[in-house]
Amino acid sequence: MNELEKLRHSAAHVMADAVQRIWPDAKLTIGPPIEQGFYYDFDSPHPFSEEDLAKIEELMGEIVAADHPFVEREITREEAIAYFRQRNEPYKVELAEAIPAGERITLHSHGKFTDLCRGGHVKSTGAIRAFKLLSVAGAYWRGDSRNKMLQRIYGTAFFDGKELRTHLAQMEEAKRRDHRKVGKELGLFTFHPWAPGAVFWLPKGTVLWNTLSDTMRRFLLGQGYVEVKTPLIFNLGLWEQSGHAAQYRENMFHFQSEEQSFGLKPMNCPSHMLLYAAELRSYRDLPLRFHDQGVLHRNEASGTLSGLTRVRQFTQDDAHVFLAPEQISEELGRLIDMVHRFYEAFGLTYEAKVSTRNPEKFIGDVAVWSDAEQRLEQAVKDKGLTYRVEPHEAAFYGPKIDFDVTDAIGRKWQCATIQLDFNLPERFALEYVGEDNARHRPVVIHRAIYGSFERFIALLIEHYAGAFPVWLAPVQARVLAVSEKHEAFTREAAALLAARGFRVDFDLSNDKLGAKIRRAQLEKIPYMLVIGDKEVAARTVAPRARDGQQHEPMELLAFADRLGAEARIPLTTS
RNA sequence: GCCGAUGUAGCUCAGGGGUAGAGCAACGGUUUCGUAAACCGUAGGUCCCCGGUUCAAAUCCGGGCAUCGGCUCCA
Repeated sequence: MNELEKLRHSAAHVMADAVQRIWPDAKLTIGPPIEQGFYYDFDSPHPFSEEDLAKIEELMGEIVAADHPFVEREITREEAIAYFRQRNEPYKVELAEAIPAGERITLHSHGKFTDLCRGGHVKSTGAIRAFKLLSVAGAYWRGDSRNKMLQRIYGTAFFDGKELRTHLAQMEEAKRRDHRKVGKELGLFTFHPWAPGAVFWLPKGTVLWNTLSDTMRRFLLGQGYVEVKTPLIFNLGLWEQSGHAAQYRENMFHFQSEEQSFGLKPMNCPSHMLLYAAELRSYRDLPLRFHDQGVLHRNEASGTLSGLTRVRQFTQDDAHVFLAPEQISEELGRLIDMVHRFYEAFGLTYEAKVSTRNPEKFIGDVAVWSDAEQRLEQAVKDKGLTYRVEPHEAAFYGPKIDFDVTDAIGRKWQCATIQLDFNLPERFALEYVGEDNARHRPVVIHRAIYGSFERFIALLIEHYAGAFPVWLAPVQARVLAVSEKHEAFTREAAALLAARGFRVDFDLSNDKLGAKIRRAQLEKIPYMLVIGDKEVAARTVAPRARDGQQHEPMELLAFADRLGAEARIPLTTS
């Protein structure tokens, strides 16, 4: 535990102390430090409300002011069990019982409060000067949904008030950029109660979607991919064959028709297996790369839906690469490069995670797995990526690399994924004819760069705070008429730019220029082109950039060139 | 799905057992205006839905749906 974690863990103890002083029948469970702060879970008949937080904070302040030292005491397991049994803390008893024999057991106290705890505290409560309680939430005991629901209180703590204020300001900034808020303000998308978890893309959001879609499509042209389209609805037999039925059935939408059971596809892979198997394949065809922007449905639990990041209907920029085992390393290198070039284009930084075999849950041959894991790790190493290995986190069918993207305010999002699959080629008995004229089994790589369009757009909205670069902006420029007199040239200018392929509109409303500027600013349109008497006379426009920068009036065509340069997709195709 | 909160005009939000409110947006008019909000007026509501209590429910109670903060899960 580092010093900050010790501070936060100590804050959790102080919070538990305060809670129990106010509600003595709140039972203690656990209270660890987390990345952004700390929490403590209680089993309490009193439901904690947001209003209670202030009360708890106040009492915490008194405990901090009293500057109680944290004191450690080592005891035996039996003593610990007896101690917490006598104090009527059943969860602590359960925790003590679970500690393996021979392991050191300690109690940590400050003032009159004592908790079973392996330690990691500051010297005394006085060190916890900068803290704040943030929210209450439900959480299952031991993180298992079959267990009792506890009440969790989240808080955060820092060594000084300045750091705390910075952190809280960052949370405010995150709220300001929230894609749900910005998406509404900018008219990008909406939802309706009659289609929970399914997005309605408004015209401006559709521009974003299509721009990303076209960008991917154009990029892949140079990368040896072919695009395919596959059905949305399949007989459930397909999912039996793919093996998804066993674990995925609950997450699928299904229905009956003429005594057959059908399901909406939750992923594209099985249909791509069918496509592969539709023809006899030669080693000369490999790697064979199918990409598919197909619509997927997953029946996610109602309580998990959230904005664009967790939906029931979404589209992946999905692809499956069929290849010979000896082609894996090279293909991995190409894929990692592709991820890098995309994320670079958006100014996103990222970190790779290599997930390896879970010995409890895998199919296939251990030697094949180990070889594949080594290739994955070698591939990220060769590309000089920062990465970490996540042991046992692989899917049952193969190891994978996931990419965590960090956005403009430091939050992490999981988007791209590259997954090896030894299972589906078996289940669909895929083959290719080798150079030796014998039949061989290909390997499959699943990969997505954006992840899903929905989630990636959410990420971009928050990353850019709605101020999209020109190439993505739903409206790239707006022509503003100073007054009614300038209507004709305003229309002409907008039409000329539109004819050159730019997304342009105009504002002829009965408002003063200042109001038009304000409106365009709030819509975060990259360029405002002002047209008044001078511009009409000289047949020029006076561009004002979104950042407030004022450019000299210029010929329309000169502006078109400028906009054209900025509108180019910042992605090197090769 | 589970715990907690929320749901009032297109949006942001006040109000609250006795005729439903504001600002912005919309619409009409006046104004013709030079870099972040001109002025006047008009219209707009199943107060999420269903049921109950009550002389009377947007308000209180129950159920449902959706959204939000989390948990579990995940692109």
